[in-house]
Amino acid sequence: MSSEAAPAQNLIQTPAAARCAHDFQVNCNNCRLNTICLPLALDIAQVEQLDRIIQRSRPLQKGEHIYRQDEDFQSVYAVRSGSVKGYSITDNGQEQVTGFYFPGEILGMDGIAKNHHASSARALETSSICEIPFDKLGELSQRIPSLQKHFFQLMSQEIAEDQQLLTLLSKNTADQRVAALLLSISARNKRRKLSAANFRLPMSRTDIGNYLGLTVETVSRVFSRFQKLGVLGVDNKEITIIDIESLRAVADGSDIV
Amino acid sequence: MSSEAAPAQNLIQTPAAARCAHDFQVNCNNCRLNTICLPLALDIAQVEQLDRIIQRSRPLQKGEHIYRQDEDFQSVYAVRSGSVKGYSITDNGQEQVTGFYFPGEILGMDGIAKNHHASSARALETSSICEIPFDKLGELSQRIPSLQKHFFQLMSQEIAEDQQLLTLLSKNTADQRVAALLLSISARNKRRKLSAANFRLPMSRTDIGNYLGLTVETVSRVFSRFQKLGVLGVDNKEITIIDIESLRAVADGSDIV
DNA sequence: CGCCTGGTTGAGAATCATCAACATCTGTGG
DNA sequence: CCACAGATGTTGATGATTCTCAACCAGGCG
Repeated sequence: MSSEAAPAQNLIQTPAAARCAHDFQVNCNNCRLNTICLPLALDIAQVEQLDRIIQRSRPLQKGEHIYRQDEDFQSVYAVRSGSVKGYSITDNGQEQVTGFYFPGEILGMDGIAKNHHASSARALETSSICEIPFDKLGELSQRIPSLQKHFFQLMSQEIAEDQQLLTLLSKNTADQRVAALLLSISARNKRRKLSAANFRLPMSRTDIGNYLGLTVETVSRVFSRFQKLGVLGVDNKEITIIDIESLRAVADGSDIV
Repeated sequence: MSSEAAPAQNLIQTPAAARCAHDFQVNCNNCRLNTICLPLALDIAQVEQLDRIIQRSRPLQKGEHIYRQDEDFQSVYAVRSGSVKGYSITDNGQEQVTGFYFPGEILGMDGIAKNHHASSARALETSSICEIPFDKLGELSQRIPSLQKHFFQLMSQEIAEDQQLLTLLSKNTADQRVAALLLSISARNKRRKLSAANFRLPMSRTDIGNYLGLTVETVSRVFSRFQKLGVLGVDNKEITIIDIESLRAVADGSDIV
């Protein structure tokens, strides 16, 4: 483990607004994600309590693991900056990407059941991660009903989202799958007050294909086709959604274009 | 011979062993599923408390709904006898089967997040269902830490299983998907001390295909092929796993047969 | 008895995977 | 700062698995 080669030097106290996104000294009350992340349902005093159990470490470099499949489960994690890929390795050694996580989103909840992680997670780019020890979160939930409820809701949401994804993989064409992923990322950007039309994909085409159950080549072709149709601007990982209505039409299958 | 599919006439009080599987007067402490269902982590006094919040109604007939998509979310449900299909209807009106539920299994957890059900659930055959009001379960979990933990685990398990299913749909051939489903049902039967080799599928071929992202025709062909290869005995819905090792080999992709 | 739903089987078509060649980007070291 | 190598992405040609369309069969119920 090499020490900080990362741009996280300014550890001095500064106003929240001026902080670097990767600053790991931030706390929940001044984190700009606290309206979409775990603190969502809590009052200031409660956030204070939550804050005390959260562990923040130096930012992770691209490719570094947050946790690995089969490791003992200790904590769930919140993304504060950057992005994360969740994936698992099947019995016969193939990788399956199970999700992408952006700031304000929680990962690692699939490890609770068996007390060891059912999947691995690694940073797609330089990322700051909040570690939330699960036994402490459980204790805190005993005392703060709204926290328990909110965490139930977060897990439920993951279930509902996975089931939507099932539908996507089970019923939809390559075009629909790619369109749906782009719309999902766009919506999540919007939630974080970022551009819904213009963003950089942190993951590779391979990861996208893996996640969507397609080959790299197919993903690449879909991007090219969407660009040719004037629906998308594609410059490598830089994406512009030019015609979001058409993209929605494609995703819905009202595929007239 | 599945005793669970039998009609539910004798509602009189009888020793637990002699009870009809659909008897809805049973309580958690004498339910023979209490080692795999929600009470799993509780002592007798705690089960007593859990039991008091659970609502049992008359058995449902085949086709009756337990809850419907978009309805207000009030409760999660445990299957006590019979079997249940979970499904959702997409924007463009297609049905997607999201899961099958057998005795001892919990459904409805996808409704917690948004406070209304993200999917529908209906009985595949005559079934008894325990209704567990979620607000009361939440309160109880505040007082019984092991219940909170167990419920977190149940939700986590659902997440992990959905992610496995993602892999199945994303990477596997028709043969592998069907094999995996049969092995899953076999294992769940075994957990309930029923035959792992011999069982009746409660769902239609259409439902199987829908769940696995295949057409009815493909499912039918796979069943026929497996039968021809001597891996399976298929008599309509009555299934015999003749060569479970080969079936595992198929499911794993070490597909030499 | 015959209808209707559910299941099976067959032939042809389509989408996406595979294989292969080439292009572009990244980052590392000279 | 440039050059180069490996990784990543694009495009094309071919082929396989699965879908689609269609006919037929079986069983349950009025």
